[in-house]
Amino acid sequence: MLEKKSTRIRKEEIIQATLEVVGSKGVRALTIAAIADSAGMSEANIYRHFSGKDEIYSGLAEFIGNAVMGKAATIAGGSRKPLEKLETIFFSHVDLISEHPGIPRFVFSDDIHLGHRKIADTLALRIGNYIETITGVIAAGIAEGELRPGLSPRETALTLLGMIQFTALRWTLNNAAFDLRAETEKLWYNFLTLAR
Amino acid sequence: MLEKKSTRIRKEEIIQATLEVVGSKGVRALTIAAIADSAGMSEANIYRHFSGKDEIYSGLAEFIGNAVMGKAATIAGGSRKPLEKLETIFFSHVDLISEHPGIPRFVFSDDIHLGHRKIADTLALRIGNYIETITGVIAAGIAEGELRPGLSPRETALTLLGMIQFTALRWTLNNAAFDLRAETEKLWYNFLTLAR
DNA sequence: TTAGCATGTGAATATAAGTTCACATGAGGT
DNA sequence: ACCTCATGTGAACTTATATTCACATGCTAA
Repeated sequence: MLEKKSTRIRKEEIIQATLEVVGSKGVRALTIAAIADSAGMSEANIYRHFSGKDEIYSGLAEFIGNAVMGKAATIAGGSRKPLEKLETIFFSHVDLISEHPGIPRFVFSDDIHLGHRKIADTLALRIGNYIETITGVIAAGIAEGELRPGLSPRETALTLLGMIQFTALRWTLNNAAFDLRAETEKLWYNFLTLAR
Repeated sequence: MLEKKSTRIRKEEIIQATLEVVGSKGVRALTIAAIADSAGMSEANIYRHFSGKDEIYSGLAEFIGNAVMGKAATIAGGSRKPLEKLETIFFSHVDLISEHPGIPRFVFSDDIHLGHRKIADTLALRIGNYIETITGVIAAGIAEGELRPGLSPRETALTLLGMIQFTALRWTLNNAAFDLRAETEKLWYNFLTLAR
């Protein structure tokens, strides 16, 4: 039998296992059996620590919210110049989803959007904060003359995030056949041409 | 009993019903029962016209490919100025997914990407052509001086599509709480500020 | 007209997935 | 040492879903 550990530990393990399953097999394949397999424990033990699938989803949503927002807020609050902050946030985001492909897949899964509204609302709130954070950095960049005047900070933030998001989607659609990092770097440099 | 119609007609009806189900309930809820219900026929009759779910998916992928590419190719082949073409393609795309939210949801579903590779490959090819078409229009725009020199046509095309895609995703995530058309218009005007 | 065949359907079947249950095990407090 | 309770698990249960089947129906061509 598996070594015994506290619920606190097991919950973290299960959330991580869930993220791994989404990353490798997608939300559709996110079954209790798959999670249990990835976490190396029995299905019944999952239920010892979570009341059901919904609670696991909530836990994952919270984890993702913290992971995405935590980093961005720290960078935005730093003392570097806006454009430098923007670049750091951009590539942090790319690296995060490159390391955890399950993150965008979960956040933008229509199963979540249409089948778990409460969780979707939680995520929408976090994404909204994230967009605002980036919007603030861009506004500062415009104010300091690093980005061209006349730009709409919010729309420019959405454009940047769309670049990442769309590339991640194409990456999965194309069966990971191109280099995610290289592709986003090209987009970033083109963005610099566009925005300053 | 339902009025009898030829397989050719029924196939179209079933594909349309499938697209409606994806649009209203997502890929996760795309069951034979849901399709049959939406098409107003029995489940067994679905199997009279399609060998199974995979064949329905293939049919939908083909329909989507034609819908998206057909329009864009026509516009790109026209005689207007590049920037005008670009704007028309952009808003045609927005209108298309606004009218058929199932299109992006199906194309970017990880169930398709990870569970139906053959269909994903078909879609990837179409999307690739679509990107190339837009890239060509942007390149022409640069050559004719409507868009600023130094822009990378391909990356700019990806940026534009990312704007639409990301907005569509946020739209679903936010439970359709904002106006898709208005939001994309703001993005388009900001793009004009960025790109010329 | 009518035989044949394409089309339509309720019911049955098989499999998968979420959840519960009865029982096992062992770490930590007394 | 041992009692208790949190933790762990195989098996059973329930529901959902894809698919098949036996049978019904009515268009169409000769």
